[in-house]
Formats: sequence, structure tokens, C-alpha cells
Amino acid sequence: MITIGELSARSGMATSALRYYEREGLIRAERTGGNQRRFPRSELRRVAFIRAAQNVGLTLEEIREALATLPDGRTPTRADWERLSRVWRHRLEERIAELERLRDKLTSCIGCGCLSLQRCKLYNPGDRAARAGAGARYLLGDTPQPMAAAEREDDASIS
Amino acid sequence: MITIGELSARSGMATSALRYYEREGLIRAERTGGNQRRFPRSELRRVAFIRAAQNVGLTLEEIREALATLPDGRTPTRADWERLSRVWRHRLEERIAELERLRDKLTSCIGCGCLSLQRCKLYNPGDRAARAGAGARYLLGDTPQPMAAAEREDDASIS
DNA sequence: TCTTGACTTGAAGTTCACTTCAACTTCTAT
DNA sequence: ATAGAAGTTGAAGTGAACTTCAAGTCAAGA
Repeated sequence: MITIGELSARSGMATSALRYYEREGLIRAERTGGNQRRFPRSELRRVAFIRAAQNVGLTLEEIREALATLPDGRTPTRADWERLSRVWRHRLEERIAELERLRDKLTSCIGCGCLSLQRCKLYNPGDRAARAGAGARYLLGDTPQPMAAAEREDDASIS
Repeated sequence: MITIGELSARSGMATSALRYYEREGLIRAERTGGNQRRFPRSELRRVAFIRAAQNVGLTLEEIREALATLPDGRTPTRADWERLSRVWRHRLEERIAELERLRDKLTSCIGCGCLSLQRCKLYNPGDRAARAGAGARYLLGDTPQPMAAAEREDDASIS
């Protein structure tokens, strides 16, 4: 059993983050008589798992769900890791493909300059989920509405 | 001159977002005697520009700066668009490359399962900026500290 | 003229993943 | 026994990009 300070030093996460993870049910601790946390060493691997998953772009909510697929909240084994990391790679590849599509659109738009609300490929509201620094809003499907057909009478084209 | 409702309908942005953009100095409106906003039609193109830039992953702050390079806060012309969109494509390409590096690391890690705090490539704190749904914190260089050398005595490896 | 829909404001709320703070308690080493 | 480091809590703050709300005002058609 290790203290929160030790877990923090060994994992590189701030103690405040570890307390937050515990509140959120991502890691687990027992308590001393004086109410201090004592973590099993196995939680070290859970923290490593959480952090690797974050690097791949998962939210804590998704990570919690992934961990919940492990029986009894056990620490991930090699088999668990293999199963889950395959899913993650798939997600990463989708995201890369998405950004590549966006890049290609941008490339084809550079000489154009129209910024047409109807015709510009870059303007597509469906693409907003691709934003790099996106607020969670856009990852959760709260996309803005496209322009109604009745309103296409004028547009923002330059030429 | 169009009302905020019209600008909203034609651009697909919520009126609340347009008011926010005005407060933030991204778009401009005149006022009627009764204090209602009236937007020049050219603001339609500014909104299109803002939205395209957001799709590429720029923050509103960066977009404001880009717009500020235009004399007199004028609406972007084709030449402006060409200049700025080249920069954006470059940024997109960097981001794609970053995600590809991450994918390659994950691929090489799938069979490994170690989740070693020292050796796992996925665990590298420097990569956290690559998070897809990153909070602004990570895009601003506030990265967690790597593990101190003195603390490497044990680790989270499975095997 | 009157109703109704569109508009106004400032303040507060939202999300995520935390951090910071204050006020206090516990643990460890001497 | 005691100093001081490390731990505890709940509440509030952070940042981006907005949205929602309340309480009103304005504008356009019948």
C-alpha cells in the first residue's frame, strides 16, 4: 500500500488529480484509521492505463467505461490492454482520416477564396467535430444546423 | 443591412454565438434607433471565414488575430484567404503528423501490454497535447512533470 | 392600435479535467 | 512530546466557446 504522495511521485500525476480520479471512480483507495488514502500498488497500473488512454484522446468518461468492462474493477491485464488498445487505434485512424479529408478540402479551397455558405467544402457544419481544441460540446453531437433551403438566396462569396 | 436573426439563419450560427462574436470583436454591427443590431451583408463572409477557420482547428483568439491582419477590419478578400489558408494547411499537416506518430506508438504497444511508466511510449507526458478533446490547458504548454529519476524503483509493468 | 415575434442586456450556467484555497488533521522523525 | 511534512475536506476557480435565463424593449403585419 502506498500513500497518495507516493502514487503521485511514481505516476507523475498531481495528487489533486488522483483525488479527482478517486471521486470519479477511476481508481480506488482504502483508508487508514486517520482517514488517509492508501492505494494498492496495482493502482499504479490503472493510472498508467488512464494516462495512456488520455493520450489517445479518450475522455475520462470513456476511460471509466473501458475500465468498467473489467470484472470486479480489476486492474487491466495484458489481454485487456490488447483488446482496448485495438479499439483505440481504430478511433485514432478515423480521426486521422477525418483531418486528412479536411486538409484536402482546404487545399482545394486555397485558390478559390469563395467562402460560399453553400458551396464551400470547408464550411460544412458536420466537420466541426474535427476541431482540434474542441469543447466537449462538439464531440457529443451538438452540431449547429445547416442553412435552410429557403435561405440560400444570397451568400458570402467574394467573386 | 440584416438583423441578427437573418445573419443567424444565413450563416447557421446561433444568435447567441453572433452576439458573443460581436462582444469579442470578431464581427461588427451598427445599431438602429431602438438599439437593435444591423449587420452589413459583408459580415456574412466574416462569419463564414470564422467558421472555416474553426473547422481547421483555430481558436477564436487566433481567428481574431488573423482578422486583425486585415486593414481597417475589412472583410477577408480572396488574397487574404489564400495567405491565411496556407498557414492553416500547414498547421493541419502538423497535427496529422502528430496523430500518426501517436498511432504508430500505439500500434507498437498493442502486443506489449506493459504500460510501463518508464518505457511505455504511450505514457510520455509530452504527448498529452495530442489529446483530441483536449482542454485548453494542454494546448498552452501546461504539461505534467515526468517521473523523477529517483522514483523509478518500481513501475506498473504487467510482465 | 395591437399583438406577436424578434430583439436587448447582464449574469449565470455548461463541459471537461482538473487546480487552488482555507482550515484543519494525521503521520513520522527526532 | 512535538515540529513539520503530508494528508483531509468542500467550495470555488480555470479556460474556451458558447447557451440559457429573466426581465424587459422594439418592429412589423393585420
